[in-house]
Amino acid sequence: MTTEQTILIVDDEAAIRDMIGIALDTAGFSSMTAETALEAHVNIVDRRPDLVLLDWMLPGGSGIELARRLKREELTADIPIIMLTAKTSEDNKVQGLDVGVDDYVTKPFSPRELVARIKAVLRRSTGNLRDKPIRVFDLELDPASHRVTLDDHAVDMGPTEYRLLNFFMTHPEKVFSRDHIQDQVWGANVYLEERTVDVHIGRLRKALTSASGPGINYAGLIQTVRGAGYRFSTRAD
Amino acid sequence: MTTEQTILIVDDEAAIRDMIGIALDTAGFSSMTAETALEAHVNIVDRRPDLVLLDWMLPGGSGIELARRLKREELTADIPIIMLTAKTSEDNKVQGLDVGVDDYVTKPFSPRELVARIKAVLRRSTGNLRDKPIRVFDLELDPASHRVTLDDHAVDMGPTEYRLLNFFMTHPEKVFSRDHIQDQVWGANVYLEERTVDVHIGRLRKALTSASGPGINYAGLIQTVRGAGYRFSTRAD
DNA sequence: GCAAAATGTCATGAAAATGTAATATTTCAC
DNA sequence: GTGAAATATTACATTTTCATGACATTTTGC
Repeated sequence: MTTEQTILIVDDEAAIRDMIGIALDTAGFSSMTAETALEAHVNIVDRRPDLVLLDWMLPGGSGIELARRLKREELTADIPIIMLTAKTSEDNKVQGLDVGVDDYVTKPFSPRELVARIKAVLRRSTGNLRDKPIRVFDLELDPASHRVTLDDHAVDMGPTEYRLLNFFMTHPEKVFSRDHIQDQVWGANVYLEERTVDVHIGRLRKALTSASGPGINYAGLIQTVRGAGYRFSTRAD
Repeated sequence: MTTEQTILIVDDEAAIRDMIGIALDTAGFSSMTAETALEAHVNIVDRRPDLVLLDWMLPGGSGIELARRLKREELTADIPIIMLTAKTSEDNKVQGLDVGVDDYVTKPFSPRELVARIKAVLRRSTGNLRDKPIRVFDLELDPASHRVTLDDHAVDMGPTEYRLLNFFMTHPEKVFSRDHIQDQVWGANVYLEERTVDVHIGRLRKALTSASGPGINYAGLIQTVRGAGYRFSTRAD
């Protein structure tokens, strides 16, 4: 997979943002920035960065607030956070890690150290829960290899259909409205026509149908619930 | 769903209040307004809106104050807030003031974006907790999957019949007039012929009958109370 | 920079759902 | 039993909701 991982840099000092940005760029990450906790929160919800670098000392002391909040909300709890701070007291470390922050870097730091820590955190967090394959009958979705197979044959689909199937397979037996699906698959504040969801559902079904053998048609797992949305279910419609 | 959600619009400019009010109305929300933070607070405590749209730049900077206060007080902390902010040079003054608002929208915004964000926030804050399945003998209605099963076989019915059954199953052993059923199932501001309820009752009974095995006929649970209305009951008619 | 893949929107037709009126059936007072 | 009132059922026109193919545009891989 060649898609770059994105890091959100949250710091009120432009010089620091730039410095880190350059370091990340050199290391092959893409980055975005936010000056305030508010701006950061919106960016995180909207764009879902792979990791957040968060300055402890944001004006108003809201850095720690933001971290706590991100870890508390289900939607963002799994995004790793590395705190940046000038303080070295153990108190702060304890407090920060208590909130659920993944690592902690004290200023001043070398770009090299920062990048090393980012990589370490990313390795740790992506290596855990996420890459366990999900299987339903002979349909398997493997996050680690980012691949869908049916009877051990690869199923060809676009990235959106992959995310869609991934969402469904991790949330089986529940209806989701088109709005809700947009939130989960496209991001919280992306505005699309409602019917666009239908089209991608159709594409996903088609991909599953082409890959299905003469037995079960796996497209049937994705059920239309009239007036409500869609549902992934192994039970008869 | 059936009961309309109410949004409180807090802005000192009448034009903006009106514009937003119309947009919300179109989107199926009901709205109320307040011009000042004080008025807003009274309204919120009194009427508990489902969401508050709050202008950041109320005269005296009291918008921020109100947000902070609402989030601090337990009684109101769980009411979602979306801040409306102007993209001005004043931005710097408010940086870092993360008081825990749920989202923010910068003026000028399109009504469409606003509505989408409102829906997203409401989904996030309320959509998580879903009701438990309701079971009567072998008849089960599961709100999470939006499905009705009888002896583990899916019962096929239209959306209206689903809402009807849901209403009955959550209010067993009580008679309801046709008027009352209309209010609960169709919504308070919908006018229908009285007989329409009969028709849908019929459709629901039919759906249950087709799904019932040779044993009990589950259509019998929906009892006609002559001169009064209908009743969902497990006891003999 | 080019070709292929992916994406989002729209238009169209099909299918399902809906509300109403007409007709049939049941119920109950007498 | 009889008839009127209440309810059930049926049929149907209309509306709503979905699936799908086509298309313009953007993104991606090389």
